[in-house]
This record gives sequence, C-alpha cells and structure tokens, in this order.
Amino acid sequence: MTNPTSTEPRRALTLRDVSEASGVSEMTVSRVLRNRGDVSAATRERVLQASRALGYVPNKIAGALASQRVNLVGVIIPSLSNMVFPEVMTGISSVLDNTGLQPVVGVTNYLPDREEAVLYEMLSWRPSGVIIAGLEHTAPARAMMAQAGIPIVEIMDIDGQAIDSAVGISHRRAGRQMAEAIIASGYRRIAFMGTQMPNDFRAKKRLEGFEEALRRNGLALVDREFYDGGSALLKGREMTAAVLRRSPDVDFLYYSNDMIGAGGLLYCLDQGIDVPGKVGLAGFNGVELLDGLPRRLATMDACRLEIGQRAAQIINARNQTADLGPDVVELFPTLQPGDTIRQF
Amino acid sequence: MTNPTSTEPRRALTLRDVSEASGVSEMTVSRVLRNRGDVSAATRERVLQASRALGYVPNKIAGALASQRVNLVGVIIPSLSNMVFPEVMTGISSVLDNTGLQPVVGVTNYLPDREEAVLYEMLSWRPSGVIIAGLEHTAPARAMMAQAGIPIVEIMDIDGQAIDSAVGISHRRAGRQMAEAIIASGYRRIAFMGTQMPNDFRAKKRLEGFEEALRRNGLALVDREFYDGGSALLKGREMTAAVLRRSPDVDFLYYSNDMIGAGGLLYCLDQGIDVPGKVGLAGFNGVELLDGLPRRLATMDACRLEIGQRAAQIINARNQTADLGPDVVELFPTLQPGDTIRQF
DNA sequence: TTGCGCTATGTTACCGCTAACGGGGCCTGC
DNA sequence: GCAGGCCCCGTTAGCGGTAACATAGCGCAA
Repeated sequence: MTNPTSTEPRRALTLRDVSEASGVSEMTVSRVLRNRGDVSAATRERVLQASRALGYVPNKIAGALASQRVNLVGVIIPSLSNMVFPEVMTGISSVLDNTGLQPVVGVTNYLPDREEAVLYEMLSWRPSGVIIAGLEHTAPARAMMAQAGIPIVEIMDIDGQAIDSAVGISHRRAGRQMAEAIIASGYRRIAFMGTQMPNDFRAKKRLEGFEEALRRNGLALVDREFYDGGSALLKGREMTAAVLRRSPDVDFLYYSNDMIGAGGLLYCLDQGIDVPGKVGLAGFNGVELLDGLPRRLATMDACRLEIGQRAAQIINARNQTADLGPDVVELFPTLQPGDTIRQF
Repeated sequence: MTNPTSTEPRRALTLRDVSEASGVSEMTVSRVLRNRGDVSAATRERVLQASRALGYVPNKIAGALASQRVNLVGVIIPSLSNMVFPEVMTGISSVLDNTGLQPVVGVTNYLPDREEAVLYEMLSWRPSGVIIAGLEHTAPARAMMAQAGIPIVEIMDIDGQAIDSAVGISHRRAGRQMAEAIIASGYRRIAFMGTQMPNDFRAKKRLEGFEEALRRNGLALVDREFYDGGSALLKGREMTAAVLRRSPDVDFLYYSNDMIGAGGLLYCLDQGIDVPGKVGLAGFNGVELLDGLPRRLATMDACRLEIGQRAAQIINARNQTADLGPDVVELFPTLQPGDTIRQF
C-alpha cells in the first residue's frame, strides 16, 4: 500500500503536485489544463504528461471560487418517470454539449416545497442558469430566482407570468383545440380521465381550456375520472372500464396523457368497441410509445425536444452576451388525429 | 432599479452582508445557517431574520472548499429514456433523502468515451461518492475511480471485476434461467430479438447466458434480429413480423427488453397467434408498463429499485464510517411467467 | 472573593485555484 | 546596438466560506 504506484493515494492531488512533477509554476499548469493563455508546446506537453501520469483531476470547486464562473445549468423537473422530461433533457443536452455548459438535474415529484428545496440547493452552487418546469412556484422560490442574477427559463407552459424567460406551449389553448376538433368530428358525449395530482398545473390548464371550449359549444363533460399512482397503462384500462360502465352512452374519451390513453385504447380494442366509430379517443403528448400500438391514438405533441433546445439556447446566449433581456417563446403543438377520431 | 427592495441585486450577497445586517461576526452567521455549534436563541433568530430579509443563499462552492466536504453523489447512467434508470434513481433518492447527500445525474448514452468525460467532470467536483452503471469502463475511467479516494459503487451487473463496491444481478445467470424455464416448458425452436448496441454489455451477457443454456440442452437459436433506435414498441412489432415471416416454425420469442417484447406481444395478438400455445414470449426487466397489456408478458425483474437503494446505502455507510471496505451485493431477480409461457 | 468551567462569540489561517499584473529573454527594426 | 514589443512564465492577492483555536463574560462552588 505504500507502493508509489499504488491506487490508494495518501492525499488528494493538487496543482502543486503537477507543477512540481513538471518543473513549472502552478499557474502554468493551470493554463495548460484550461487551454488558456500562451504556453510553449514543449511545456504544454511536459505538463500534460505529468498530469496524466499522476492521474490529476482538477478541483472545480476551487476553480469556480477563484474565477467566479460555474459551468453548470440547473434543470428542475417534476419527474423522470414521465416520459416527457427525458426528452426535454435530450433537447437541453443536445444544445449544451457544444457550449461547455453542463446540465444538473433536480427532481421535485410535483411537490412545491421540494421544488423550493431543490432550487435552494442548486442556487447555492451558483450555476450559470436555471431551467425549471412550470410557472407556478412558492413565493420564496420566485424570490430566489428573481434575486439570483442569472438567466432563468421556465419551460413547458406559457399561460402565466414568467419570472424571466419562458419557453413552452399554451396548455389552455391545447385543451381548447382538442375540444374543438372533437366537436367538429361530431362527438357530443365526452368524458375526461386524468391524474389526481393537484400540482400538475399544466394538465389542469389543458382541462380548463377543454371545458371552456365545450361550454362555448353548449356542451359539458359527461363524466370524469381521476387516478393517482400506479401503472398508467393499467390505470387507463381501469378508468376506461369504469367510465364506460357508468356512462355507457359516452362517445368520446379524452385523456390527460398518452399513457392512460393507450391503456384506454387497448381496453376498447379488447372489448371489440368500434374505435373511432362508436367511441373516439385522444390523449396528449405525442409519446413515441404510441407508434407501436395497434391503432394510433389521437394526440397533440408537446414540443418537448424543441422546448429543451430553445431553453438551453436562451441560457447560452445570455451567458455569452451580457444585457440580453428576457425572452418568452411560445411554441405551437400540432394535433395528430391518428386513427381514433372520426375523419370526414 | 436603484430601489433598495429591487429584485436586481447590484452584487452577490455574502456572509459578510448578513453579518453586517445582524451585527454579529461572519462565523456566527455561518454557524446559524449550518445549525452547528452553540448560538444563543436570540442571536440565531436575529441572524435568520436578516438572512431571509436579504434573500441570502449560501455559497456552497466556498463552503465546500473550506470544509473539504461536498454533499454530492455522482450517478452515472447510460440513458434516461430507458425506463430502467428512472427507477434506479428513485431508489437512490429514497435513501439519500435522509442523509444530507444529494444525487447528481450524468448520462452517457452508452458511449464509453462520454462516460469517461462525464466521470472526469463529476470527480472534478469532488463528490462524496459515485454510483455508476456497469462494470465495463475505459482504462482511464477505471484509473480515475480507483484513485479518487471516495466510495465507488458499480451497479446493475456483477458479472465481472468491481473497482470498489458493486450491487447488481448476474445477467448471465438471468439469461440462463430464462432459457431453462423456456426449455422446461417444452419450447424448442427459439428466436432472439434485441438491441444492436455493442456497448449494452448487460444485454449481451444475458444473451450469452441464454445461448449457453440452450447449448447445454443441445439447442441453438433458430433466428435472431437486432434493432437500433426508434420506438421500441414499434420495433418489437416489426422484428417479430420479420422473424415469424422468415422462420415460421419458431415456437418461442425471447426479447432483450420488455418494451420490444410488448410490441411483439401486441403483434402476435393482432395476428391471432395462439400465445402461449403456438408461440411463447418473454422479455426482461419487469417494467410497470406491462401491467396494462392485454396479456402479461413473461419477464424477469431487474431489481432496479433495490439496486438503487443498496448502492445509496453503501455510499452513505462509507461516508459515515471510515475504513469500511468494499462491498459486493448480488441480488436475485425472480422469473415472472406471466401469461406468455405455457404452464403445466 | 477567587478561580474554574462553561457558553457564546470572535480571530486567524487556510482550502485550491485563477485574474491580473509583472518581468525576463529574445527577436526585430532602425 | 538598443528600444520596443512579443512570447512565455512567475508572483501576488484574493474568491467566500469553515476548522481550529482564542477569548470574553457569566454562574457557581469552595
């Protein structure tokens, strides 16, 4: 264990170790490792060799403190198991990868207090920016973001007041659009199924928009059902069964997400129900999963990839150029009628 | 904008600002905010009030540098869209939440070089531990982890040599077990479908174990098909169609994951194929999704939640108690026959 | 009253790195 | 032949906290 090539170092390596091993000052080592400033090719090579030989890994904590720069971008999302957010992450990464910035993910489980705690923790690392899902936050969370002095991008939703920048779609409008399409296809007795979660504000706004459009057309939801936890696909089956039993005359089933919609679709097909003739179905999100179903569920994509990309672009631009102002970007989802809405 | 209550601070707040606002030393403020050491109730209250009023957020970078302690645990995984890793993350978070440690996720997209880069980046923040998927890493990555002087837990897999600690299942054994169960149920003409990815070592090991068991029973795969990217459910349908066309006499379809297995199952049901009479099916992972399918696919759970929990426990234990040694934990997945393997 | 010990707070010296500046050697032009 | 500039590298002074130690003030027993 006292072997000099042992894998157990007796203490952490610092710039000083590399500088001694290569016979130059710490500053020069620092310059080499960051590719900054002028260093002769010979010295550079010597330093790199020593650094690699020792297995030196720079201490970004010290570096960040000294330079007052942190290449991290906090990303705060409600859930990872949602299928939605991994794709947003992909969009963020695809842009950030070329910028030297790095995303750091925090998960809130749709809990406002947890969001506040995660945000506090993130800000305490002084990131270069924050991307956070939704426009609804606790008052302290809003205050922290407003004070932070870094670009903040609220994503997914634009129905509300952004603290700084925002990228998203109008979920209220999305709900309205879907309702209008459903009504235009001649359906009249419409039921809704969705999550129980009181803090999924976007699902709530979609439902509000949906009901508003129904009202304007002299209609109202015939039935509704909520779920909470468990396998979404299975819950979709169960809720659909319950609704069809309770309200046998419904002719349309609107789901707050594609996963339960897919469950409902599978159930209807199992039962030999004529889709979309007798009953139409629609979900929300445009998840990839749907491509493999026996019939394509009507849905509306939430522009997840692009939301991630645009958000990351805003953070990056603001980091490059001081004095860029806030930027609110509205994206427009397209309705994909699939095979579960009657077409004329 | 020069309004003192403006939300645009002219410069970042430090301990000094809070200490001046509350009339005590920086050290006392530090003690209050960390709940450490003795501070009188009156002073504590005064400090907290000032801190809140200013909207002070401590700078963990400086704190970490001074205390040589970082409450972060790096978690390095290949993908977030896999359904598998979010659940591992849930397990990790559930344990870490009570410890003051915080997970930080890095994604490698199954690329060894990217894994190395992500690891380097993480180690440069001097985390308290690293949880990393798999046992296969580049040589520099292995060296970095061995040198880091922090607990390293390699998860998912135990078929190989761990650098430090490991928690996982034997994928080779899992493949063998599945093959034996299939053979025991009387199936003989078996086909395999899986991902193309050369770096999904665990899928590869499952297949190796599977084929080994076939060989020992005088059998061999009748057909095989690989895919790459796209909707797994859809790919499962397509590959299944292709295999059944090419090899109409197969009586069992073994899938490297549940998602393509589910696609295959839906295809078979669509085609009116007798499952499990004429053709049996099995996947791997035990994803929640399967609960909602018309028939339950045979599978083997990968103990994802428990893997995350045990890994987090190891990191935490090592952080609490110095001189705890490496720990290799093997978990044992159970075969869930579902409705797609003949039962006697 | 004296002195001990405890509690509550302050002081000092870093943690490991980088910004900013300084300066030696060498080349170049006049 | 020497001033001026350029390249390369070193020195200095922090960044914003915290560990460790120092110390003031007080209560209390002898």
